Amino acid sequence: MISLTEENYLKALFNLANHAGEVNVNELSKQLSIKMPTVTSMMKKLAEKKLVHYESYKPLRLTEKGKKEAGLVIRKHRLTEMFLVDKMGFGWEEVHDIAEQVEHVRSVVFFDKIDELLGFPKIDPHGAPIPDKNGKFAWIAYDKLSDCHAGETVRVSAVIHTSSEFLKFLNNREIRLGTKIKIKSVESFDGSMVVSYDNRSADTLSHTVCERLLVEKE
Amino acid sequence: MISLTEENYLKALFNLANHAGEVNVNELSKQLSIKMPTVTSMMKKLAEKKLVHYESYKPLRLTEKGKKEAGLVIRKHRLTEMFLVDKMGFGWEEVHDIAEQVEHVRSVVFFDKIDELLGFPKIDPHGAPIPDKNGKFAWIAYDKLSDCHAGETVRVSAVIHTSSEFLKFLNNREIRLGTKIKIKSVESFDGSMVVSYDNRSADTLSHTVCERLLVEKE
DNA sequence: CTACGATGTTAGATATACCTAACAAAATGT
DNA sequence: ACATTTTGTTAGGTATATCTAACATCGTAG
Ligand SMILES: [Mn+2]
Ligand SMILES: [Mn+2]
Ligand SMILES: [Mn+2]
Ligand SMILES: [Mn+2]
Repeated sequence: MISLTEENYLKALFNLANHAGEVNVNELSKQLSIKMPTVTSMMKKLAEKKLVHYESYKPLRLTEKGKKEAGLVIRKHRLTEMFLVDKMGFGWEEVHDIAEQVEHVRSVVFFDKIDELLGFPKIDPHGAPIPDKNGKFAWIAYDKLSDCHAGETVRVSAVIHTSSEFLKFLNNREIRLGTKIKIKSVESFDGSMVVSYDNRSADTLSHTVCERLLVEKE
Repeated sequence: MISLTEENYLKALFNLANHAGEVNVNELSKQLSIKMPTVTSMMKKLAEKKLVHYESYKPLRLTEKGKKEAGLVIRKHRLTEMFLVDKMGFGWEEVHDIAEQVEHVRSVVFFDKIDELLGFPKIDPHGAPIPDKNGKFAWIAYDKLSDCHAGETVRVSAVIHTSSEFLKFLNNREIRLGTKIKIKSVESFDGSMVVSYDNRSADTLSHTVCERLLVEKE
């Protein structure tokens, strides 16, 4: 049995993992706002449960079992977010905190029903992939808008670091998943972009914003 | 702040309260499957928080504040059950255990949205009243079917002691809220009733079943 | 009216999940 | 290479929510 607390650690470990699947105690501690000694002792417990590979002073890695369990929690989180947006009428900026709680509900039928009512969605309201029932992710390779060039036309496919403030900013600019953006110019000075989309003919997006928008080239 | 555990105690206290609003430690202990010493110490904590009137060896009583908080938890529980049945397609026998978890979600907008999507329902899928936003109940006086007499025609308005098994039994007999029942005869021997409803012309319902069905006379 | 069974409390223990203070190891910069 | 900073661990403590064993009180049946 994996506790609510353990589920949150697994999710954070998965989300922080680098290319090599490694996470430092310090990063995890900051992510969860839990002090390092507490994290260390939880890692020892998760290692006992074969969910994490733990060796003193070495980076943390999820085991295969740990990845699967993390995937299943993320699945519940993202299905919940999608349900809140598509079936209940919440904005994409409102759903994360609610999903953070609902993801811990223990009921297979509950999430199966959500999945079914949504028509077995593959992505959540922020464009992130929803893991399958085995906790497996179908990775999709998007580009950051900040890595694109003047003259290109792209479509917004996902947002990263989805704070409520950032999402409200996008709401104000009327940028959502699917918005088709033409890059008119890029300021080499600060990386900001002048773009056009929908009825807006010349909006400026800061580098900070462009880094957080994942796009597909047309 | 009221913890998940405290919410469950408050709900149980409310549901067990007799005419005088009193509950014994022993009853509460059995209801929650938690040993008496644990219950005693939790009652002291709830008394500190002004949610329960506690005196050694006296029956437990919720304070006004305690009743309000209990009402609010029951509100969340029953709104959840109604949503699961009406909007998600679960059967009334499936929803209690899921609601037992979802009721602890801390989000005013979440339950407000559920309430709105349901059209501000007054009763849950088992016919129990849904408290208002101040935790106040609108009590409705129903009769037990077992207190009715041969020749009377009644409509099923609520079910009590809503175990999954009992609700599945009612599903098999095609008895639901709103079913109009004619009492053809009552066995004085064991209190069982011969009734007709819908297409069924002579079904027998045991006293145990009749006690658990709340009805309105036509 | 008292003895006994039921009910309730106290005392002390355990598990989980968190903390701070102190110490140890690793990484970094001059 | 060594001092300093950053990262990580150990030791020991707290709060919550549970338990069992022992003791106390209550209610009632004889
Ligand atoms: Mn989220
Ligand atoms: Mn969470
Ligand atoms: Mn219920
Ligand atoms: Mn509950």
